[in-house]
Amino acid sequence: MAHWLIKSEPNKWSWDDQVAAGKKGTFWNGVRNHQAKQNLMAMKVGEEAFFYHSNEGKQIVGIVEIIKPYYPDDSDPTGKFGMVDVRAKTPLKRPVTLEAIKADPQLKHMVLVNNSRLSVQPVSDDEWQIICAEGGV
DNA sequence: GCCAACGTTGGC
DNA sequence: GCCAACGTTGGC
Repeated sequence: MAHWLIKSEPNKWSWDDQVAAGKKGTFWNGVRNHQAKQNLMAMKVGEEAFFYHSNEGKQIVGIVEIIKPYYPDDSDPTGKFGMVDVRAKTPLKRPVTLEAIKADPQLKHMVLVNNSRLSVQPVSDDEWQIICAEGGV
């Protein structure tokens, strides 16, 4: 099963907002990048993604679950991009910071480090395990 | 179809 | 708030 990482600016949409959305979850829209779109399209229901706070915090704070596969994003005037639905699953006991990720030689190949602007990223199984352990999940 | 100009993202 | 990196746009 594939793993992912999705980014959000906490002043726009934070982990707390995601938790507040509850079990029903909410749509994850606003993607306007083809590489991110490809990743969204590859997501399957039941797969998990890290929830990363960019700008403020710069850390992975929780895990969300994909609850609805890729479908069109009505807010996109071009009709080219879509979204998935996600719901908060588990908070990390200890958030894993970008600093910690960069400091770990096992994680230096993460997309987060090398292509920091991509907002929806794949995470390898190894990376997933390491970060879960770090985060106390 | 190339490439310069521009806008956006996100770490610092 | 600055600026580097990257994606997108539009003139040619």
